Amino acid sequence: MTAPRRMGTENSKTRHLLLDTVERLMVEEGYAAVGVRRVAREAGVAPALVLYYFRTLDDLFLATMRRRFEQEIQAQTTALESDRLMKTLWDHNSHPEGAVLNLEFIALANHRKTVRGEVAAHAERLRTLQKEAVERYLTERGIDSGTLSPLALTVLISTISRSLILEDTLGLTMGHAELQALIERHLQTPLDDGAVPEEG
Amino acid sequence: MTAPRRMGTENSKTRHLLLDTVERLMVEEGYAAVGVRRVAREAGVAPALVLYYFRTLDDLFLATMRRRFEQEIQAQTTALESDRLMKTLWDHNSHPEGAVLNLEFIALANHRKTVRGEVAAHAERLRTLQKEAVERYLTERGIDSGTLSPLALTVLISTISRSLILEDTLGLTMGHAELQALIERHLQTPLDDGAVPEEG
DNA sequence: TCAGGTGCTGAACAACTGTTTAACACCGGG
DNA sequence: CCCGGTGTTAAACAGTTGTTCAGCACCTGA
Repeated sequence: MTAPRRMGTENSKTRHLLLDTVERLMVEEGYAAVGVRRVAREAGVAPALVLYYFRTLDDLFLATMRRRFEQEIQAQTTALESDRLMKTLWDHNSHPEGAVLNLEFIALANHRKTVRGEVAAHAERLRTLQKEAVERYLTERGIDSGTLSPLALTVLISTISRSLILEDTLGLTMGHAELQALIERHLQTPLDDGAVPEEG
Repeated sequence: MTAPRRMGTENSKTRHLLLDTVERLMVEEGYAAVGVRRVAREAGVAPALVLYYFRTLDDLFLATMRRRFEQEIQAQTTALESDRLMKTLWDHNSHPEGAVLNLEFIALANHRKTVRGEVAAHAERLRTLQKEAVERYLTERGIDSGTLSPLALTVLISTISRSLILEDTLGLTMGHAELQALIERHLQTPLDDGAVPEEG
């Protein structure tokens, strides 16, 4: 009987610090920058401590995703009650760090098989949640789901907002304003506040 | 005067084989799977030969992108003459390997600074090309660019088709058919042939 | 007081990485 | 015939990686 390896507790402060560090590293430098030693150094702890909280590097990635996904579902279930639902959906994908992190997870899924299913399952769960909100939204406004498919609208808004934000981070903004205007015109709803953040 | 390092010729068969190998590896296992030794093994040559054709690993990535981007521009300039332009644009992003490769390039750009500008510049070049084609297309059909912005339409089609294909590769297809139907209805143009490939 | 759990560490392991160097085999032209 | 160039290689270098292990320091409850 091999004695089971000793491990840190679920709600440790350090554990969360490590997950924060992984998220930051993935956003700033991509998933390839995440390694046991690098994460340890950035968090100011010894490398072995990382493996004390997460048995393997794969476990570290998985834990990062799971925490993130749970937070996302949590945030959505409350946000989707909004009476400006279209804007809420649009904004959800419009946080650069969030969009980049998502991209990294998908790229990760491409070569870590353990990650794949997790990403897909979460995406589907989120989409279902959003679809239901859109359904309620359209029904309240007396729009027949035969006229405008709630599901189609969900996919449209989420894919486009995510794509635009990703292009933004690359420095490519060509046509973004035009497309947003087109969508707003069709939905007859503004998608942002039109407020330009002041400098300084 | 340090004698300049010896290097392979531009049009070598082996050089192209190496680039093919990199593309395949990136699609199948992600950019993190690409390394000097791995590429060499897959191509059936010695590791040092890779560095004979590409001074560094970064050069290898850059060369892979550049060849790919050139091919893409080449293919688009002819394809965009099509009289079923919307379908052409839609199809362009609908090749799974192409979409995945593109994703990997963007993820790469996130942590290899040498790659960043190259990706952005290419994306903008491609978008300009497509926009001009859409402009011609709409003009021919007597649609005023004030009524429907060619640029907006370009961004709409390319971002959505790319997103959908990426989700497909994850196994997430929820809402795809509905969204495609919605777009086809608004454009009054079918976006695929409706042909279901036969089994066996 | 001491037993046991929890947080944390340094050192070591074997395997792997990008890169350089020297040298091999082969070719066509002078 | 041999000279220079081209394709290709094995071996080595120095550094990195994921992972394990034994053991330290501290706290809490008995």
